[in-house]
Amino acid sequence: MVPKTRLGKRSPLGTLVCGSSAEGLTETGPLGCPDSGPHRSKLYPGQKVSVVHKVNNATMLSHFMVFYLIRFRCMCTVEAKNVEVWSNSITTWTMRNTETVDMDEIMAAMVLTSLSCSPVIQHSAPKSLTTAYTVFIENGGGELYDGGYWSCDHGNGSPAPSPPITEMDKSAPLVDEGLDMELDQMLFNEPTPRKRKNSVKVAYRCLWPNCGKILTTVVGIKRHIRNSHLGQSDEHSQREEDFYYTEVYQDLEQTTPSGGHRSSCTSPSSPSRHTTPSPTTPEMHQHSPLSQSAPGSFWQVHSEHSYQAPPPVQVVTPIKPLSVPVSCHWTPSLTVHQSKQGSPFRRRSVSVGEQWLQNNNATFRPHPASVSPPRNHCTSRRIRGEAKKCRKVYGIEHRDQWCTACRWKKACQRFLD
DNA sequence: TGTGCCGGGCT
DNA sequence: AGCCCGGCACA
Repeated sequence: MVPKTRLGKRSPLGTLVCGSSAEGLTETGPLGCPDSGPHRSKLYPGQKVSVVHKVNNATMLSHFMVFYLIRFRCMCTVEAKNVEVWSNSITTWTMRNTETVDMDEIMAAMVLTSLSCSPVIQHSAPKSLTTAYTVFIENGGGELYDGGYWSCDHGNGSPAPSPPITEMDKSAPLVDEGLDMELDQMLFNEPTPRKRKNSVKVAYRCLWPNCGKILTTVVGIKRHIRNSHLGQSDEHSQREEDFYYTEVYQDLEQTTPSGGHRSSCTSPSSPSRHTTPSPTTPEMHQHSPLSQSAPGSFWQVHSEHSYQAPPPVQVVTPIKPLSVPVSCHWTPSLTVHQSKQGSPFRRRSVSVGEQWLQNNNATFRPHPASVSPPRNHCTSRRIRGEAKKCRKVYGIEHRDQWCTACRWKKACQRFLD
């Protein structure tokens, strides 16, 4: 099933700067001014937020904006009220929702911001292009907050230099707490600058479910996506292909398989949202967190093909959304799985623990068919463990989130004792 | 009594 | 093989 919402695959890296003013047109440097901290406000539901974007590709922006707004489930009505061309290369978008301002929207704006740092955008943009996004937070009084300004500078054609994360963390409390974590994940898990010179071969992998086609050119992969998956209809926007492929880098020195296997970590909606910055893994060098959330890249390892035999660890591409902290802690706690009956975004995905389980199953867990599990007494039932099983964890009403074994009334494979 | 899961039946 | 469920054992 193709999720109705496609997750962006681009790098959610944003650079926090300040210095914008109400007019929102002041160009600022990427590193921000000293008073950026104090001005970073806490966002409250109900606040109005405007996003001003300066880039020379309005189409792309609108696309991303809409996409991300959808992605983050902005339930409110959002409309681009203002599109103005200020100069030969500056387009200003002002997005302002009409009613309920959701934190998600702000988040969307921030992610949108991060997109400006996307390598692809960089590729497609002139090197001289300067891109900046401004998030204005409108206070109750209607005044525009002149702080909280995220921008990226493409002037040098390299990924925007972000201020040290630690610095940002120290500077001031970032928005909402929950949002904070998400932002940390989305915005700051950006891998270190990619290694893509000489020793790195770049290719483009189609993220369409069950496709995975890899082509060596952007044009090629886009053509493939459009022809093979999207079709020619106008139903899909011009740049929709962007969301269906990701770059893969093959280190010619180490020759790692593209779309590399990602270790037993993370699911898009894993609840184990440890704020601990995830270590930079080789895979992360290859895929930005957002790219991990592309269509075919749900960290949806179908662990339940067989309720006993561990399935092949099939990780299409690294991801969730909303990117998820790469945490390898096995926490048999309730995973906020995205269930089908929930919002369209909710999908059943494999929890961290489950993946851990799978991996471990693959390595040292004896197959029931070949090696009988140790039993205290022959032919007796297995001793009931203390661990909560799916039934208890998810409840009967969420039976669809149970592991297959539990659903079949077999020994739980997700929460082993 | 609720839960875990074996054993077996059905498709 | 996948799926479902009766029914037993256990906490």
